Amino acid sequence: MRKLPAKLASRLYSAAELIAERGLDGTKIDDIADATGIPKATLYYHLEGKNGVLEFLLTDLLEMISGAVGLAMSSTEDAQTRLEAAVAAQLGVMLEHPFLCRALVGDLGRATRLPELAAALRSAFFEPIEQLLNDGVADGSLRQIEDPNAVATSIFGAITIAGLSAAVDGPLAEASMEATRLSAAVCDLILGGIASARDAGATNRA
Amino acid sequence: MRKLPAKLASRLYSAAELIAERGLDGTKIDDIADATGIPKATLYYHLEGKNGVLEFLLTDLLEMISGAVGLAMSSTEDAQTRLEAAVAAQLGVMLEHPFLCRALVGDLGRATRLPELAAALRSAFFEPIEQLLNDGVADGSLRQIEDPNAVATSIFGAITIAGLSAAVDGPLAEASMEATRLSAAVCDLILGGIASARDAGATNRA
DNA sequence: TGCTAGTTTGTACTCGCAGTACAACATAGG
DNA sequence: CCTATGTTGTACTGCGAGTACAAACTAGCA
Repeated sequence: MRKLPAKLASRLYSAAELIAERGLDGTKIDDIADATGIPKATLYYHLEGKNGVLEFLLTDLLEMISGAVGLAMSSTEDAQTRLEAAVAAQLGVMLEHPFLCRALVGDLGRATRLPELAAALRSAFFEPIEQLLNDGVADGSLRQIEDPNAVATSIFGAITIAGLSAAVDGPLAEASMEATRLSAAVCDLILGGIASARDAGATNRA
Repeated sequence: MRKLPAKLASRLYSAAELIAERGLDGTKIDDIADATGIPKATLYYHLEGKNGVLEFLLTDLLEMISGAVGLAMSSTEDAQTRLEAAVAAQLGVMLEHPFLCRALVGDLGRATRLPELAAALRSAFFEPIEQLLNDGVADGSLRQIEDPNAVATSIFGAITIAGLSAAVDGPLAEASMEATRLSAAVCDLILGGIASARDAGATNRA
């Protein structure tokens, strides 16, 4: 089952749009068969039913993301710079694949109930950020945080929801340009915060 | 159909746990009937099937959230202070109702495809933040942002994902304490950012 | 006390669709 | 040319959502 032939794999992507639009429930196996041109029997030969289709698509997306993010993080710059690169990388992939993103968010529940996917989700999105936060404190480019875990989660949320919402709001003409714009905004927020300069430093109350 | 008797409404909440755990698909109408003690025929008399159950539960959650947030925002403090209050309010409600939150995120796709819910989602989560960002610039407690819309989305993501992930990681013994802790961390991030002091102000590269 | 309207519930049904079984056919590599 | 493995059509099973409906219960009201 594990080695889906490339020909089929590529055709499967046409299913993402359907799933993004109607959700996995609203999508019949026969619809997927029609849209991809892959006969139902063949689908079942390779994949474990509907969930298998979703799992395949999302695994792919998550691999693209964690690949791109991993690459962005591997430079020798300081952690802050690498964080910016990682944000841009994640948003770049997300905006290049809006349908996959929408499928992911739409069936997030199912996705997290597929055990392998839950782990992939963590390692694609969350762990890199946690890592960079640590690095940043070590190399002095990021400040020490009181509750690193909660903050990492929030950053993860900020990036991911920004990307998802852009993906949902409509497939863009210029994905990469949009990604740059978005990642600038996100970095602006998570690095600088939004307090006015006059209040800077006032945020460490209880 | 609109006026579900209070007795039934209260019993319906037992269904949230099921839906949170298994997703709406994994939950049979008969399961819901068993768990709530409401016979299937009665469920169908008042609600439009399974989606109706989800819609009812989530509408309720969103009303609680937008109520609490609205209240928190209505003080006469400056926008930054009100933002902190709003964050705390949202996280407070979320952590008080972890099962509803999990049901919401798990079936987010279906939720956003229920038109009334999509609007409620926006008004519960997103619009208040947008509002506060504007107010903050006006009263000087928050700084001017280049891309307010994207930043508002990111903030929304930071808060919401922090809350959801806390709700998913396990129902807490002490919801309100956890909410306070979380909201401190989130505010720390979105107000102050994570750049080290020495880099402050360096975030406005284009 | 009846009359009417709305509600509650059990039972028995339909029907759409996921998933399965299987047989016929294709392909290839040894 | 034979065996492995993949490909596909067709016909089937079974589960569970949603429906139909009738019998009972409740309550206001004359």
